[in-house]
Amino acid sequence: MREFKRRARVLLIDDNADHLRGVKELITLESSYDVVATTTSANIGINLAKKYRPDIILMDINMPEKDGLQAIQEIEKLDMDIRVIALSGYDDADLIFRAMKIGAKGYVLKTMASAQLIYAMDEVAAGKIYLPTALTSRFFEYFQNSFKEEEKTSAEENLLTYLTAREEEVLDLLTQGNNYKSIAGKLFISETTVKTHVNNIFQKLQVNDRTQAVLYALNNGFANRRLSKIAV
Amino acid sequence: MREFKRRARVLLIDDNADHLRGVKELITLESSYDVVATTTSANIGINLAKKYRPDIILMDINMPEKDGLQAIQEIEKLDMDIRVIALSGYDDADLIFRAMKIGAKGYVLKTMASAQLIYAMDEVAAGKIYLPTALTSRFFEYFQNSFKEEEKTSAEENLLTYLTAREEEVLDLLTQGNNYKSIAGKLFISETTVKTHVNNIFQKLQVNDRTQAVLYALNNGFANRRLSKIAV
DNA sequence: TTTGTCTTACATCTTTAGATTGATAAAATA
DNA sequence: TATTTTATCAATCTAAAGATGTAAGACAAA
Repeated sequence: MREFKRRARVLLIDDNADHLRGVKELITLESSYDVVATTTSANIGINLAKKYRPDIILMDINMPEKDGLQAIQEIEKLDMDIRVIALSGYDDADLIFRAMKIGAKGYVLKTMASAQLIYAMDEVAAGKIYLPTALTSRFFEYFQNSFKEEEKTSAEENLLTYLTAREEEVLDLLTQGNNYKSIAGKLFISETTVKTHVNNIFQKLQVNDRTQAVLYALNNGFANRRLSKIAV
Repeated sequence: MREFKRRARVLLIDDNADHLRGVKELITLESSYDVVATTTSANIGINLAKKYRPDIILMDINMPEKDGLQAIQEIEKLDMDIRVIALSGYDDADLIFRAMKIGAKGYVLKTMASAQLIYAMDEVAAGKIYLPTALTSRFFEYFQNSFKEEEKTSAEENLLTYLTAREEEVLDLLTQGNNYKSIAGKLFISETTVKTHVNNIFQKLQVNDRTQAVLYALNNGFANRRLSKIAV
């Protein structure tokens, strides 16, 4: 958590000029933040971010021209410790999820009380991530749901359960891209034995070749599952 | 959001008998919930859940005997609309993340004020998901970090960018488990042409065979990315 | 003890996969 | 226009993968 020795600097990006003015006034009059720049264009906003290096950006994510989410992503890629708070007119779970996924430090509805916006900025300036309670609940419903669907498909009937311990070892090595010789070497068994195991695996998983076996394994919760991959 | 026409029923599971008594007293005296049963064993707790069908379970997740998280998972699998709130002594980001992932409707620290526990129960009883603000912030740091690491690896240098449009088509079919003949049929080109493309793909991705190519593709953000896969 | 499963192993055979070289026409780019 | 890239196809060859049948020792369960 860093301390701001100076007044924190804020950049406002909102294609609605009226709302932009309103927020600027609010911040100027009722907070201890400095608005260093404002713009109604996401593209210009990204350039302003590079130029002014603000501490916080308030980014409208419901803009027609350029997607606000995409703009957030580009700003995050700059890796300049600029903290973006998403401003949106919608408490849509998918929107909230995507915004938080790509690195937004907060998500505030435009309809919320101005005090809440200031509070969010305070929290974010202090290094925290802020989501209003109601939106947090929405987020988690969406979040948990994405895992529930997964369980269903894998619960139907997971052919992986029919594999023996040794077959699982072999499959694990298959999912790492090993060929017969390599697997034989790592398990200290002969290549023909590996072939036997692999053939048994094919039978049990009802596939025709190793690529299909690997795909089946990865899509049905077999070990080596990597983190995430939740499409934006 | 459902309404409770009767007083909501609560099951308490906590291996610490003292804490168990304390929470029971708190709920009995200072809330409008009925404690239908208590136990210090996760396994017994699961059976009690089936028997009493409580509306809410307060589950200690720091138990030695059986992992509380595992117990939550088993209860969720029952699919009986029993809402579990995780009780923990630690505000560990990983613990919070895992609890919420498997379906906990709330996560409350044992050190928190008793009013906060009652509030969490009220929210959860009302169909919402509740996480204290401080823990929400922790959760999101962890959540966003899991995506950041991903970007790094894929940002280093993604060999997939060197593929031509046609090669991407071929790779896409490879990641679906097709062999040469099948790909040739689907793209209306000869099998030898497919071989040429596949060989070029191997060169560009610096791999030796199709399985490795498929693994590279899946691990580096190539289309077909499925939802989730965040290991518990 | 018998039965069954698991792990190991080999032989044989067929089918894919993969490497290499070469070639042509279209399309994009310099 | 000249050059490079891309997409297409072929022939050839080697290596790897996959199918099938058989079998022995270990071990656990009936």
